[in-house]
Amino acid sequence: MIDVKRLREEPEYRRGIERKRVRPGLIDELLAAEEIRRSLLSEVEELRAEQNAASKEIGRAAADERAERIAAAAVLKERLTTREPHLAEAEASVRALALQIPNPASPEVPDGGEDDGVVLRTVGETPGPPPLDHAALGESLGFVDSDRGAEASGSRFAYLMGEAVLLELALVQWVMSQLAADGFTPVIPPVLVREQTMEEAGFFPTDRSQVYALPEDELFLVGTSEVPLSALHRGDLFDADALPLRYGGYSTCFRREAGTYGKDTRGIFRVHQFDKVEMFVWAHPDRSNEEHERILAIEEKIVGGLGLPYRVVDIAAGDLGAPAARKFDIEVWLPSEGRYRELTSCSNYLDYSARRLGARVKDDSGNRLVHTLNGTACAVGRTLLFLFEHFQESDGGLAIPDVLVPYTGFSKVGPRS
RNA sequence: GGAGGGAUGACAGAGUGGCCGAAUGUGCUCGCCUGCUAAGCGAGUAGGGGGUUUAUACCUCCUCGAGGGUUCAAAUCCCUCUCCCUCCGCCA
Repeated sequence: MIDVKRLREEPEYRRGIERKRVRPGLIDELLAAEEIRRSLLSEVEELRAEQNAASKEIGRAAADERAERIAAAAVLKERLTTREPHLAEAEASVRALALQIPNPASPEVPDGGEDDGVVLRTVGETPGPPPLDHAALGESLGFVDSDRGAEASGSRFAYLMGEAVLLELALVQWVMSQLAADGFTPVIPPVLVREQTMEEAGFFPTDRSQVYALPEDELFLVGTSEVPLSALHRGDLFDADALPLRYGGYSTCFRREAGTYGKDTRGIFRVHQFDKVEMFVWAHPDRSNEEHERILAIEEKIVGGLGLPYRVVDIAAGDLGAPAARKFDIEVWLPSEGRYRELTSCSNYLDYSARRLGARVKDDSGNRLVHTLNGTACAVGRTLLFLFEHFQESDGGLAIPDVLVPYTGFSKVGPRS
């Protein structure tokens, strides 16, 4: 949630919101509602102060004066009761409007939308298309069975099988051990969460349609371990020297992918269920930019360490999504399509998410909200698919990246005879 | 799933309708004292919103797990929910 006070006072803050292409007028509606709220607030507070004072008198009054004083206080109470609902209504409308407003884009973020991201750097050679695309290779080596997946569960579900499973586990282990070495605490979080957790993580109400629900138990399947990781410190007040706190969450992720019919239907590029290692950092508000750079560097180290050619994109304001103030994507070259496709991304949410979570840090000049950041360490299924194309051999087999061999125990999967 | 007990400030822990935003202890901050340290002595120390103010500061409201209710007045009484503990049942 945004900071309504800063919106009122800082033109720069407002400009950051406008750059995200919010409906014109929405900001003014919020500001108008906030004015109403504040005037009702001071009115109600004045009435309450009078009534509180009258009440306190009763406690001190002599027995024979009480009846009279109670009657007088009751009149004040009555007056207060008629005004309070108006305030409650005003507060609800401020909140409803505020929830629709995205986190302002940071000043450094490029203007524009989906196609206006700025490529910061490009690393590695981009090969031409391989004999088999990722889906065909996955099928030929017996790694992926989408047909049976569809029978069991519907479209966009697949069985991952054979050495691909060992490769997945190797990837997870390699990535996790790197994160642990970089000061991240490994976590396997719950993947079913309550509605409140979804709200506080910022996914409800905006992304509700993307989330699987279990109405019987009032639980929801997470689309990323970011959700349960954010709940790990809800309401906490940190000592300044306790930060940053870094977590590496490994979990299965579930996404309905509503509105993507016909998009990326080959193989396991876009599926309803996949595993992911996610970084989540609670940072001191003065040092979140450093953490963001650090997370990006780790992502590059992982993608680069696997030997995949990639580029880093500084995402434009209109394409940031509601909670991010700044976001970098790492896009990896997909040879069969002859273009870069998103593999990982990392965002700085600043205090946007922390405000709803109530996560703060002690500070001499009043406690401040912490900053939260997150980034993909490894989207496992999608990473496999890039490996299927880049490490495909001329005989139809698959080589294993050197860094993973210690974990798989084999360096190549031969073609099926 | 059934029965009972509990949730209070950074932490521990008192508090069963009014002078309680809350005793006391620990911790922390400042000062005194003391070769240093420790101990001792004194003072201070919850969070959030709104307002006045250049600022220091002041005024006010809300918050004792969460949300509702009773009352002139609620940490305290009532209802719902969440979590924790004990016992019983069931179970990988």
